[in-house]
Amino acid sequence: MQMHTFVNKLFLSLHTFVFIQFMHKRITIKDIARELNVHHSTVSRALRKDPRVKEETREMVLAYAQEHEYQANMNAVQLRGTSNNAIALIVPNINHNFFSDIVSKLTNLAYDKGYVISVFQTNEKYELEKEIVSTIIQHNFAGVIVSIANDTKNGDHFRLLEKFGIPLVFFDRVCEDIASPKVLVNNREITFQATEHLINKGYKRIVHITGNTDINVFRERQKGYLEALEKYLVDYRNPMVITDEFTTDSGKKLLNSLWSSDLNPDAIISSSIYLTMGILLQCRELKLNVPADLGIITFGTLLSTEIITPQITSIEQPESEIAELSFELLEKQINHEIVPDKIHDMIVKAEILFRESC
Amino acid sequence: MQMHTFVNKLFLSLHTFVFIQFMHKRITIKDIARELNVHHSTVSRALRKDPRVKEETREMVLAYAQEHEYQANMNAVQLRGTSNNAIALIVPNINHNFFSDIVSKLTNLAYDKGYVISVFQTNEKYELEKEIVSTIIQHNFAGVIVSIANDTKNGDHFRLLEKFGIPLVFFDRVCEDIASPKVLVNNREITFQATEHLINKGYKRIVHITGNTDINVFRERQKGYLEALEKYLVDYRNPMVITDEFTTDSGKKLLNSLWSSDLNPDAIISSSIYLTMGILLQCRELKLNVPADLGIITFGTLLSTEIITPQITSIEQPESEIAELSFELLEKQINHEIVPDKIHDMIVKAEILFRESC
DNA sequence: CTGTTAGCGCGTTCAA
DNA sequence: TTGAACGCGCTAACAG
Repeated sequence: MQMHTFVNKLFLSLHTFVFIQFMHKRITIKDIARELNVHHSTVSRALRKDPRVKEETREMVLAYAQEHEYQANMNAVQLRGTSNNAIALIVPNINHNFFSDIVSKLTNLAYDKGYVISVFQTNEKYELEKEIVSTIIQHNFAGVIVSIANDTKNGDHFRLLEKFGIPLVFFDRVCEDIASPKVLVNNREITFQATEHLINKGYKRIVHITGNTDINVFRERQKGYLEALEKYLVDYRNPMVITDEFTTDSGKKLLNSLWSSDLNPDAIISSSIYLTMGILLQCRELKLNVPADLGIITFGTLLSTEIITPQITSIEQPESEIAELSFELLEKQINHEIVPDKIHDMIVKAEILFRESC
Repeated sequence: MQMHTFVNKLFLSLHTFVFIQFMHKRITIKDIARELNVHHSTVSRALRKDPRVKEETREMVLAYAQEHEYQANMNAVQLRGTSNNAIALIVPNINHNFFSDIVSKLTNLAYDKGYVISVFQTNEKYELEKEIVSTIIQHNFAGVIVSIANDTKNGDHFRLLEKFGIPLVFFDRVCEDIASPKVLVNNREITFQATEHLINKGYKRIVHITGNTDINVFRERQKGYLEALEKYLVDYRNPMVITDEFTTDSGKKLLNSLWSSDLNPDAIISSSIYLTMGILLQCRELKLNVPADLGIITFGTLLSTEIITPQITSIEQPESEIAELSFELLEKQINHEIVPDKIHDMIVKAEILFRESC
């Protein structure tokens, strides 16, 4: 009996192209069973090391499977409902340092535990985020870890996940009205401290540049900033909200418009390292001295934060810890060790690395 | 008739914990069919807009599906053999700039064409890469785009993909003995030019620091470096191979050992921006002046390359173009528009951005 | 220890 | 235009 059967697929296009493609038929447990004169359920058991199969048989099956490079069809396995080892990770941007670090760490963590991670990028678009969630449901992912898009005000699509019994964990940017575990950064507190630090350093006109305050992250930072100003009775308040993308270019423009306005700031707290880099570049252009003319503290970090002159005082977020907690909270839901709405938020601590920029 | 049936799942552990979980049963085409008094095959046709279904029926089905948030089960769809819209992307590191850029771009490209990208990270480990390929086969991915691990000498696992009829495209770091389309950077040529540039600038003792020369990328760079030295009859040759990870730390150590040796280099071409950043930091430590004491050209880029003083002359690789070509070559294979072994390699051009470091 | 049977959800025959 | 029946590959319940 011939084992390796070839399938010829003939493709005829209208342009009289002819492609002929040879492809091995995928070997299945039935093929193995037929060849070995056992029943395919025996093969299934043998492959899964079910103890109720004779060692001799099992070895025969395993040997055959290995020799013929059998690979299980997970679509069939999962259709049976047994399990799904795929986890979805949704982030606004893969190539932003904060997120790529988390993606990298989560990918490793998950793989070590036998899960596979699919990464989805929303590009900060609500509509895309919705589509992605739909895709995730259709593919029966075992769970979802998400940091929401800037654009996202309505979290109904995440409720859909709940309806389909797919566990969910939020990190960093969250939907507050969804009862799922959340891993949060102490944004309010750390921004308070950063502002306080600037005040203590003698800065009088501190601008806080952050994102859309519909998002918890930016709203909390804004709060911390304002609370510090209040505590120290500083009248100058300038909580700026940037709706542009956080890029070097918008940082440049920002400093320009800030400098040509009558706001006359002497310090900036920036929510994005990319903005900050633009601001710095433009400072050079305008011959502004940092920290003398302008003090700077930035959220986020790049290699550059400590390589450039002056080194930038930065607020570092614990990406590893965020990844670990998020994964742990998800895995526990998958294993039914915790129930989503019984979990209180986990708060991780950011840290200010004091350097030369203020 | 009751539509939303609840399923109680009772989990009893040996430790006398009791978890009770309520979950909606997933709605299927059969559920819809039963509710609407039609056959499930009619529902199937209606949902896929098969013209052979009465408009009235179709609208009824679609309305019901939408109202009850029906989501197809892709495991079943794919088990039928219809198709799979998931593409796997394998990279050594997600959080290295070059790769995260490509991941980001590919994710967008693919999504626009109706594909979903799963990203896998090998951490430069051959064994992990093999496992990942196996996972990919088991999940019936529609195609794979890969840049191989430093560790990978043997490409048999990629041959396995071919056996299972899964299209494959290599980019940047490739397996040369596998007959799949490849998107390559003109590494030899550009390193030749970089070396030439240093020579013309008067540097006499140029060190080339690169990775494992089993990998095409680093071997080609090495060649370009040596060819330039040969052309200009330079006797000083120091093609260094770094087997450590490309990190800032190993860059620091590298410069230290280089400086305390009797090699006495006056210029460096570095294959990694992370190494380069370490080298620069250590230059400051040792009070070395760049470019006077040491000229530097680096592969790769970060925001910092143009923000630090001196700005670094860097070799920029066209990530967007690489992503676009790779995706195009994969999609054409998926659609049987091209046959893998008929495709000649695509070479994209890197570019030297001349700045202040040499 | 092994075989038989049924069914996961879907799409595609073939009939009506 | 719709229904009935089948099977994709696999696992589990039941039987022997």
